[in-house]
Amino acid sequence: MAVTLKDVAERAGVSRSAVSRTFTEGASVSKKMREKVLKAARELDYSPSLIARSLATSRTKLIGLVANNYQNPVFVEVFDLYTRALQERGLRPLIVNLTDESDPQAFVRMLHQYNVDGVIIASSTLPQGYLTAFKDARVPVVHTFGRASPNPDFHIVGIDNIACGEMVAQALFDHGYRDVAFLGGPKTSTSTQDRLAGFERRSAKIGLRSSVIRYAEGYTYNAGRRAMKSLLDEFEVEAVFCGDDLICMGAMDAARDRGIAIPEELGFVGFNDMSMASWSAYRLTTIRQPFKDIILTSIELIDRLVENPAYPSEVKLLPCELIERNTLRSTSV
Amino acid sequence: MAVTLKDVAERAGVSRSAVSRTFTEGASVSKKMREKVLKAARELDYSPSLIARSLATSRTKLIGLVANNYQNPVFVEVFDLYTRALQERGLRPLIVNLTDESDPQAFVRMLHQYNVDGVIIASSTLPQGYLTAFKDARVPVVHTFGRASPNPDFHIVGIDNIACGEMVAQALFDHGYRDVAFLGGPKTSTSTQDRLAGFERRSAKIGLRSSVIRYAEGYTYNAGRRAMKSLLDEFEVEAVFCGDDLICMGAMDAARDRGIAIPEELGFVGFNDMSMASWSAYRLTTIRQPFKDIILTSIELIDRLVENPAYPSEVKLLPCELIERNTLRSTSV
DNA sequence: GGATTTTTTGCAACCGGTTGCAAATCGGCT
DNA sequence: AGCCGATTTGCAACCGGTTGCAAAAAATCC
Repeated sequence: MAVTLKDVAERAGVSRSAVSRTFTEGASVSKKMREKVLKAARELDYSPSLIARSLATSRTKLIGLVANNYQNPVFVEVFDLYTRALQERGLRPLIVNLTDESDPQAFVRMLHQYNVDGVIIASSTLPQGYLTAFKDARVPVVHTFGRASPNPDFHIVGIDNIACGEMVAQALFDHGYRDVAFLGGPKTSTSTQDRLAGFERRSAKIGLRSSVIRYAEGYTYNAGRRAMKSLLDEFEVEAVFCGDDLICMGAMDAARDRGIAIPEELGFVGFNDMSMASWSAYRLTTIRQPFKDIILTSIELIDRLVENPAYPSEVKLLPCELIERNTLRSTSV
Repeated sequence: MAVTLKDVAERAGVSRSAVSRTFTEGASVSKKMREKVLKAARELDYSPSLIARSLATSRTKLIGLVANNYQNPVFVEVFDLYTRALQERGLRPLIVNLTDESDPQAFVRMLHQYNVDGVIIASSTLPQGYLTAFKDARVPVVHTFGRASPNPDFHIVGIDNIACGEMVAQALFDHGYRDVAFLGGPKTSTSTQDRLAGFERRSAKIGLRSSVIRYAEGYTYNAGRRAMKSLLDEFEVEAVFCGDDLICMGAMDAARDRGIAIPEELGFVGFNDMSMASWSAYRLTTIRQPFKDIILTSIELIDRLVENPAYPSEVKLLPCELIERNTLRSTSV
């Protein structure tokens, strides 16, 4: 059925190795031989089987891409970047969609069975089990959007959530706010914890009251909306720092539904700068994550790691940026 | 390094075939043998290499998933469904992210090289070149969200866009509108063409004026916004049928920015019922596509097609539903 | 208990490539 | 022309599984 190495070799009247060599990078073939082979290959419309090659070389060019945040539209942007960047490098993503019920071991085994060259984890809310499972399987792993730790077991690429929290506290203060709330994602999410930590630390330092703290049950619009409703029932604040744009939009709509004017009566700061943040229904002031840089860096890292599995663990934190739009009142105190 | 069939065979003191058989569905192994093998396998933490198996069986359990609409947040929902449904069946998606510049042939070759069992195309705006390229490569293909044709060359799973267009025309008429506009996606998109065709046909029949027609340059918020602005500059209508929710939201915001009240002064109908459509900033009346059914059907179809490549081409169109929210004035004429 | 049928097992070839090694070829030099 | 070292080429083993076939073992029957 399919045309193989052997067919080309026969047609060109050369050995199988000769054909193999013309199709593998940096092998020793004379110019004449290469041309003879390529001609035969062209005539037969041959292209080498990556499966067979993988078996022989134990390299697959497959990269496992593990994620569990398919609910958040920002993920579509992230996903787009990953898949494009990988395929530009000749790598293929093998997707794992983690659901709450799925068993870590099973997925690790599966990726192992496909003999992926490496794994990129794209999630800040990943059960620890996964990470250690990969470690046990000796698969190179890069954890993107993960929490930084001084002595990491894995390569981590992400942002400094603590610094971001501080940046927001400072910005709110600079805009004249003195009494603000934090509305995070799930309490168990490390990124939420870190953002809050930074937020509180800077607040304490500069004299910003930030004792009202709420957690949404998920990084979703509805969770944000619900959490904001209950926050409004109990407290009165001047501004809210939300741990995610989606949560923030839900919160803004909850406030507007009560007739609260934004930013005149209540200010908001989001997180991520997803494309919707610039929509004129929201015009959200928010923290922009350098998604593109994070993703490119992680792919570079996994590439290097595949070459040299012993490469020592690195933590790369990339800088974020405050994008000012219309959800904070203007700077005059 | 990795533990192989042979290791297990030696440890269990049996032949390699015996080990292979205990790990392949429906092979002939006695209970005693199976247990002996499984015990050895467990002790060595063995799991069969899918790469090697693929080489031997020429089945990979890989399904190419080809898409080019990574800009639209609705795609994240679609993607979630695809990846989950595939992995529940023991299949793995191999993602192809088509950009405008990418060469059809190259991707077809690539999927061929990975020896994918089948390909699912998830796009309504795909250059014809891709489809024929796959056909030439004799890879089973299911085209989802594609245009129905009486004598299709491929399996198609999607919706009846013409019927949807008719449904919207009727709904607008029933709500008392008499003078409406169509604001579609790109003019080259077959789904846009079909929706318009149905819309115009029914309009003509029931006496709904629908001669104002505009196309957004893409299925994006900004494209919708721009198109709506220019529409408002030139025409006055009572309601707008948008070819996509995202376009619709852009259009609504363009209208609101001019102080137009929705639905009192201007009605809107969207398409897709993406999760944002229910946000209280929009509360969009829209057509819901049965994404889940479409996707499950397409996977079933590709499964069957892999078993039997000669399976005759089918077109499956699934019914849509009008979801009424708050962007049309109430029914009283 | 022996003949016959059915099930289980092992052998060996194969899937489509890669690669270490030794033989063959080439080019340059005296 | 003859010799030497560098390149190029082919042989054959290997990557880790599957599977048709025939022999061996077990189950069935009389």
